[in-house]
Amino acid sequence: MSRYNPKEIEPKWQARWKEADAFAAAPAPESMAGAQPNYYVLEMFPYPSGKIHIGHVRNYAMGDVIARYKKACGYNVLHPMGWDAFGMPAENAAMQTGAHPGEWTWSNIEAMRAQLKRMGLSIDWSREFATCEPEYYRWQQAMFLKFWENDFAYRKESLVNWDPVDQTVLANEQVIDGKGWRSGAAVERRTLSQWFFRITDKAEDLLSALDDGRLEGWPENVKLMQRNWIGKSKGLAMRFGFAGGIKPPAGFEDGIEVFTTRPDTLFGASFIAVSPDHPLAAAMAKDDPKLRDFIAECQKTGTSEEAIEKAEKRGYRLALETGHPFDDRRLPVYVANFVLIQYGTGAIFGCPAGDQRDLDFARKYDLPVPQIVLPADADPATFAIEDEAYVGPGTLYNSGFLDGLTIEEGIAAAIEKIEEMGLGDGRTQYRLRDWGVSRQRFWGCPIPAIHCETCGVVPVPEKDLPVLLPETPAEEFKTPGNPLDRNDDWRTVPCPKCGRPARRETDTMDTFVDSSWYFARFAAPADDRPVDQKNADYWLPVNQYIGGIEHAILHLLYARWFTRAMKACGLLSVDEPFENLFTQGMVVHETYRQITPVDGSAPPDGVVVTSAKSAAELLDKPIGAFVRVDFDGAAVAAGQTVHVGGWVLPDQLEANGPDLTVSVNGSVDPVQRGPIEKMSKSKKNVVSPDDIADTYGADAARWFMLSDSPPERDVEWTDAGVEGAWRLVGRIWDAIEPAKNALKGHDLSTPPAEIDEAGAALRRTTHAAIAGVTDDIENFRFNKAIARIYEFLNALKKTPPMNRADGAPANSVRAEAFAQAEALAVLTQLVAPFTPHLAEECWETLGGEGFVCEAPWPEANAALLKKDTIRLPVQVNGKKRDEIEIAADADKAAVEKAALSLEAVQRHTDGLTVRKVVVVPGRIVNIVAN
RNA sequence: GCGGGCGUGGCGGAACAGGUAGACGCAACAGACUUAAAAUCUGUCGGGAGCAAUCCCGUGCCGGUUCGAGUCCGGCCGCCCGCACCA
Repeated sequence: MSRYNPKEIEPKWQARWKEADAFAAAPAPESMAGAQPNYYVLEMFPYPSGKIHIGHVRNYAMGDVIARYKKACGYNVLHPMGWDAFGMPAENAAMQTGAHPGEWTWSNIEAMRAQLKRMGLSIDWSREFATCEPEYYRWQQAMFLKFWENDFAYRKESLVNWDPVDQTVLANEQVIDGKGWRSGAAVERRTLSQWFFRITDKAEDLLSALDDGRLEGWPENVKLMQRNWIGKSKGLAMRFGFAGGIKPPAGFEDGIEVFTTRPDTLFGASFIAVSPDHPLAAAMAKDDPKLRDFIAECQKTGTSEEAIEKAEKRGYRLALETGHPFDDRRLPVYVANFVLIQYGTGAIFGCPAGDQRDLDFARKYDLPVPQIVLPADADPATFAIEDEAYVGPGTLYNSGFLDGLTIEEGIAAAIEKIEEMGLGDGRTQYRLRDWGVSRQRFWGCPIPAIHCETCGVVPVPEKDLPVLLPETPAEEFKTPGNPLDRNDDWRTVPCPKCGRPARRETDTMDTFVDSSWYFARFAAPADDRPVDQKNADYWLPVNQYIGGIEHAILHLLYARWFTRAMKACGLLSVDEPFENLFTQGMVVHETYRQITPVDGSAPPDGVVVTSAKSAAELLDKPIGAFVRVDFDGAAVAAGQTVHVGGWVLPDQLEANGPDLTVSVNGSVDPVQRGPIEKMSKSKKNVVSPDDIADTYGADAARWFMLSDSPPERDVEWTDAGVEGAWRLVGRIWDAIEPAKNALKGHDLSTPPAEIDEAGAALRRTTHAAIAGVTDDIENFRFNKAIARIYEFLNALKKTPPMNRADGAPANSVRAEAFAQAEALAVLTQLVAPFTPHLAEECWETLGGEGFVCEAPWPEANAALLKKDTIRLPVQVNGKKRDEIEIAADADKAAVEKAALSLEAVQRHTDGLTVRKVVVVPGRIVNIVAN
């Protein structure tokens, strides 16, 4: 017996697959009639951050299992790979290392491609591209122009989220707890002229597709997150006209428009409040310095959970009053810090009895609290709102024509009345806002627009595409901000309309735009347009999309909108890009930080945080810059001193008794263990697949990443686990190797008519394994599929013809040899999607035809799965006491008789009367006695 | 605060649709092989009582439904995720 050597065997098969072009997807056929069915498997393409870590391997191994399985099932499979190559890390690297973002990106791509290829993924590399290639982004620019033409893209002045560290605008989706999703810096508000995609136009369709069956193959939790994000609510938009003879500012003669989902509570209104960002507030502030101060103060307050919790409800009373649509009340008008400009109309009517915030506000400013909803059992004489608003169900009272109605009836009646009065309309409101795509960055897709003083904003003519990023020396990136802004040569162009000097748009597109259509380009590349329609129609939607849950909202929502926009432009025929979605868990690992300086010299002073810089930014400093670790230093206030050490790679660690240390430049420094987190380059808690592959091979790494844990769950990397996977590789090889050429002379599609009991038993085991593994792969239960393969392998050893003393298959008895050949072939095929190199080597050894990756997936023979006798557990009063072995088709009476005759049953019913015998066919027998 | 999910051995996790709890793997322990180690193979492996056959307890906690509950229902405790001043 020879030991299995992945270091030789894995590259050998990779070379043979390449030579045979085994994973090239066939293009769309002329006619679909009688054509081979097709299947598009896609894992979210990686950002080329530097190196692949084992977390990537898990992700791509999952897709590869599906791709290889579907190929074996006879599909024309498309399984491509590419690079989400624009983005800020490249610019940050340029800032730190002085390398050009492009150089940095391309060298990362080279490295990562080589690493991925080593994993033996069944990828059609001929379709590879990076989003930073002009061949890709020029078509993105072309689509941008189309979107602009069709009013899907537009420009507006808007209040934006400004990241002071990255010096760029962030989409709402990129602001987490009031901080930039990447930099972690507190986000500021600024007004800028920005490009937007009109995604709110499709809000209703994006929402209804979640529920009408178009996304049946998506996980419920993702759909729920998107539903909440789109945030549909129905209500009433109505105007409150001014009263009292005070002249409102110009443009507000018609009053203030508010939005409410509870028009039934109109009789409970006691004030009107507008957002500090509302135009009315701005207009009134012109002659009111105090109001200006108030507004400025409101805009400073963060939007984090903490800030909101602490923020007191505050208002500034304007010298304005409105009337009330249903009676002669006057309502004071406030600018209030809790009213959001982004939602509804940026103005509300306050109903303190029915809303906690309004109540807090009313109590503070001593405003009336008219009660309007009476709970079912409450007495109208004594029911009183004190410090808690009543938001539950009940009957309307003190509400004029609405008295006695339920809330639902009241809402309908109030809307009808307001519409009749011409004061407003029932309206559906969405939380979703248009997608701001402008980024003040260099390393992105240039927005094809030109600003002309005479003609305004003019599209770059299609013939002038692509708008290429200019050659930019690496030093340029050391200065914060966008080098495009400083590049007058590039910026200055003649206006396409009037020919006078004009300037280019220097914003580039959000990188989420790049990833919103790459799947279509993979499927249908073309030289003269974004996608080739015939191939796009053939391949799309992606049959199986796989990626992290962290993209549940942003990427997946944008891609869904982009697909609709492309369809509207006649580029695609589908609405939904991803038929089935699987969100896989992350690979997590403990983090480690060095405690003392690298050079071992006296610790320098700690670093003082002087501005809005976040701790996160500081933690990225190189090793040696700081002196001590503080894991609780996540939030650092200005002026405070932080002490942090550098992150340490797991493979740099040395065990020093119970402590961990790291040796750098001859000094041995202590290391502190940190929290278990998602593997990431920045925290250095990564395990390289190269090291694993060097020791155990890619197959063992793949196998381990898919075993044990359900794929949707996070897994913690352990070195011990991969050794178990390596043992499995060896065990399979040991089972196959002695059976050289066992397949020769057998046609597995025609089993022998006569087969002895041992052969039949083996075949049952084999076919049960086929059925189980197939079902598990179909349902993304890779951990269970792997457990079943282990069971199969364990069972093979115990099943008679396989465990002959001489260890060699007996070819003397034809039927027996057939059963063995079948078992070994099936074993090879079942492991093939997981450990493809091992499987090819086994297949060749067994004497199989061609590649195992091209052999048709085995089919379970249902007839073989039927058992003649079954074992039934027998319970007495719900406790298992024994088992019976009985004919599978035995009737209830026979089962009952056999059960009652058991010695254990008699012992446990001794002295009792049997009241009832429950026989569940094929399942269980329960004897009830007392 | 709102919405969703989860809680099973030392660990990762199985248990189809209410029917044998702990499959499979990891770790651990014992044994075989070896001069020895590694590798490999065999066995044990939830807790307790017993020489044993066997019995009792056990799926976060309390209660319920059922012949039968990890699974269903009610109430609690804990953890995780998403959203969040959304009118």
